[in-house]
Amino acid sequence: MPRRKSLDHVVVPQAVMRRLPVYYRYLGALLARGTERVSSQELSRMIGITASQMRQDLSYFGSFGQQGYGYRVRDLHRAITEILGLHRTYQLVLVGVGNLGRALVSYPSFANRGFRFCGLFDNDPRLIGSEFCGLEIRPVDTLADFLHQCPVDIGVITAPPEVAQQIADVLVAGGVPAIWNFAPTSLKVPKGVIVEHTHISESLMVLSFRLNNPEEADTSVESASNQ
Amino acid sequence: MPRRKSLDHVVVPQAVMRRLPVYYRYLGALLARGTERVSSQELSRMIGITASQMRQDLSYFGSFGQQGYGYRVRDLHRAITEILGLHRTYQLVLVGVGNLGRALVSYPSFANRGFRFCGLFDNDPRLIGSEFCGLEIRPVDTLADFLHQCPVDIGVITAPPEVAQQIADVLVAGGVPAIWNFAPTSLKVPKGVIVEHTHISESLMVLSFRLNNPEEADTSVESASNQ
DNA sequence: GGTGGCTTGTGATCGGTTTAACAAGTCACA
DNA sequence: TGTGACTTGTTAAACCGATCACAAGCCACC
Repeated sequence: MPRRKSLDHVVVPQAVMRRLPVYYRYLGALLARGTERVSSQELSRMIGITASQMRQDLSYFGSFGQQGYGYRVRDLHRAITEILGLHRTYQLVLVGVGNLGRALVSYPSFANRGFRFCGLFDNDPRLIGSEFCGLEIRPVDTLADFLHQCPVDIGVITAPPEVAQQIADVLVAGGVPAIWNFAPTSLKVPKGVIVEHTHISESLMVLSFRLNNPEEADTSVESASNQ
Repeated sequence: MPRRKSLDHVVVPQAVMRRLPVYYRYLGALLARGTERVSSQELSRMIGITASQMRQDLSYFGSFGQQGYGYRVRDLHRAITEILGLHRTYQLVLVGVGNLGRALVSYPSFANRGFRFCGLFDNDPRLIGSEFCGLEIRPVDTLADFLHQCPVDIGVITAPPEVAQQIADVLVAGGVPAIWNFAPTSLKVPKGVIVEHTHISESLMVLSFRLNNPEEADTSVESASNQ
């Protein structure tokens, strides 16, 4: 009988949080394959971590398995879906409709999982007024107004670093509680506003470092985070 | 007198490695601003870590500062450039010329830092034969041949997850020592081949989790990693 | 040249994350 | 129904990374 903990006043370690999407991904694959049950040993071996770690991670959120049986794939998948907040929908705006911005807007699995883009912004006159994926591209200086009329959950910044802070300020002033930042720069935001950086170029630099510093340790590295 | 350690048989912790690009970025900004010297206190405060951590991180690679003075921005920048391997050039191939692939190929700061795309591959007949950024888009089934004629340092996978493993196999067989993977799937590669995952969608899921689980802890989180 | 203030590099300590171990509970099958 | 093999959730131990604290050394100014 899967039982979810309350989570209030329980601090989830960063390291655990970063692994949740990995569990979600592998469980999704098992689900698609029609697998009904899985043990912590099987799943953790697929992922490449220890069974102990997986069980301990899950224990932050509740009890989802049965001794001697393991986990029902469907139940655990659903549980993690809810833990991650993927059972609800989110309104997104994106600022900076370059190649990266277009990649994100047109990425099908975002829409499938409830991430709905409701506004695209740019300051390139050649783009403004045109459509992409059924959305009009609007001038950046109308962003503040837009936010007043349409509440937004997540602001995505795929603009050049020089203007990233400025955009973040407008998003914050407009009441956007979370920012997904792809600009290679840090953002200063008031306490309480959530910022998730995805610095693609840093990932390439790590690759370059690893190419030049042969480790004897294992080679595969998943993306995770902390500051 | 900046002094670089040998690095052989010194294991650099993942966490340290992930911070190197951050140091590099901030030092670059200082350099561009014309700042000559910086103390660990100043720099770490900008970044949002402790001065102790920064000094300890640097100590894995050598001694780059001077007591009572701090660090010469230019020297430290150059040192980290070399540690990261950004002083040399790399040949890249990219497989999957969608929006994300185009974003990477056209990103100017990659070319500026020595990352040279020398081959683009796709299996969409509408793309094959056309040009992007001065490079012909070739059919994926010519990738193996291409790798025999042109040695490649990094293979970039921006293709759908269903074909990612297949592409990785061809890259590995072709002697490519490192793979930069954007497909939302894990890759099985022989020991010794370097794989750096950049799972964009996982980053969004973490954001969604954080939106639904208000932490009292600090809010800004940089991208880093481990597996 | 001497003195004071400042800053580095590093050993010691602290805290958090990962691994190990086990009691309790479930299923399958005789 | 009883037994054995299996698996969870959790407590304890080991490990690793972050912070602290300080001796050693440098610069600037008197």
